[in-house]
Amino acid sequence: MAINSLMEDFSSLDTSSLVDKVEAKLVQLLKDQKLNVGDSIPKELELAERLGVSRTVIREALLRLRVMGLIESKKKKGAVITSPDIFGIISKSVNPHILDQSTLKEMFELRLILEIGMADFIFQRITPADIKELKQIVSKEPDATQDYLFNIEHEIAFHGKLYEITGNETLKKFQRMLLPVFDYVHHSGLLKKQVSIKRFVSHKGLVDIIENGSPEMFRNAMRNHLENHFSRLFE
Amino acid sequence: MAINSLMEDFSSLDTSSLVDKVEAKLVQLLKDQKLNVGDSIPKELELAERLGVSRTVIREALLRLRVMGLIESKKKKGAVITSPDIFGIISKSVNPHILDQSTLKEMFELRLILEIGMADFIFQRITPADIKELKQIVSKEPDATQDYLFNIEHEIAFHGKLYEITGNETLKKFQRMLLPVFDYVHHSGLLKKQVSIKRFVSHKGLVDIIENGSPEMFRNAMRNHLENHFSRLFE
DNA sequence: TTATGCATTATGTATGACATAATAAAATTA
DNA sequence: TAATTTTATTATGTCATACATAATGCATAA
Repeated sequence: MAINSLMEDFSSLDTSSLVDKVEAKLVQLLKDQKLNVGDSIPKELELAERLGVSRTVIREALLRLRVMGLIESKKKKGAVITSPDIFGIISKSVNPHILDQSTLKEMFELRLILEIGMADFIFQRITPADIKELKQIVSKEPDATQDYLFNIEHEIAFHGKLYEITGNETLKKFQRMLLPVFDYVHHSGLLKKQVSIKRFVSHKGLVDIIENGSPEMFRNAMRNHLENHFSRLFE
Repeated sequence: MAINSLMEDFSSLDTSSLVDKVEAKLVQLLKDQKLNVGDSIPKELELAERLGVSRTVIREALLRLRVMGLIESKKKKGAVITSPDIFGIISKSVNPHILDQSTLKEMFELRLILEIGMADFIFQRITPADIKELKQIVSKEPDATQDYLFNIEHEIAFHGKLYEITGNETLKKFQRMLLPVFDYVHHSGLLKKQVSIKRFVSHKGLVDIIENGSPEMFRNAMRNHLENHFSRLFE
């Protein structure tokens, strides 16, 4: 069909800007494995000359790579390839006020998934010192858990410690990114109202299981512990 | 102590560039909730004038926000605030060849955590059509699972479908980001050699549980299913 | 040999100009 | 008058040039 093929031609129109092209070229250069971390890339003027564009365009493309954490540029040395701290970078752009509602809700869910799923790593890597610290956190807890006016700081301290125990820094960073989102969603009108404000398995109960139980038991206990959050998602 | 306070003064030296300051100022402007998605921010020249810097600096700061997905700029309309597609953005910068080894390993672990933790969402949101599709995927599977030369595409099809069932688009994007990393780590020398190449719970077994079992059963089954991966992490 | 200062160099910042595309306003036509 | 085309305006995109700044290496002096 003539019209159809015409439409396809339209859709394949190259609408990308000059900078887009240069950026793609540079990214591909990195992906082609010809360059490793620590290697430096040609200087701006050289790139501008070789690609036949202005230094402005090159600078903008390089800037994008820099924001993405792929390179780092020093005053004299030029730009060098770096290993990006992904979550550090996106943490900057995770702004509860700006993210749309469905994304916010999904990030709320993500936390529940992570805390249930990380059981095996906790059991594999926990140390006696960790257990001691957990017990200390729990002991300091205000026992007014019934009215759900539980201290947010204690929540963060306890659950944050669990992430720490997994020994997975990326996971920890992920949590740090999720924290403000979770708090925001929790207090916004995005979810159903809190119906049952009962706490099932307590923090202390979780610690007991960590000490004497199994990953399997922990998963179920954590699922139970988070019931109040789940109940706001499912009806 | 004089020296000490002097050193503190040194450490607090402001080493940030002009663009850094402008960027921070703009981000704060967004976070201050005075602006919502869809609102447009002042034009470049106006910002340059108001902040007393050149248009070059403003452009670079705005560009950073754009790369982070916080704004989008159109030809005439100026820049408007947008809700960032976080994982879409970082997917670009997730390059297994560039990420350092420990991060790669941690992202490998992240997948295991997610797939075990997402049980409740699968059970809550699965439809009969989903089950039918899962069965179809399983039926097409090459049953040469013993020698572990299982088809990568089938792995992706099956596990990808599970992510899809959760109905969490953010989670799905997260998986898409993790996929190449997981594959890379799996085939690189980063982990221990595969010792037992036995498959415990099969894909078919998982489907059975989804159909007739509980989230609790699924978590344990998935943990078992992923044993080959876990065994390469733990000794 | 060790500092110190100087020259060099590549990125950072500033300015001015023009291109381009999207919007609004004006003009033309039915 | 209403609909359509043309034109003008405007803000971002690209280019070119100049100078500032900071890091590096070399030369010089103590």
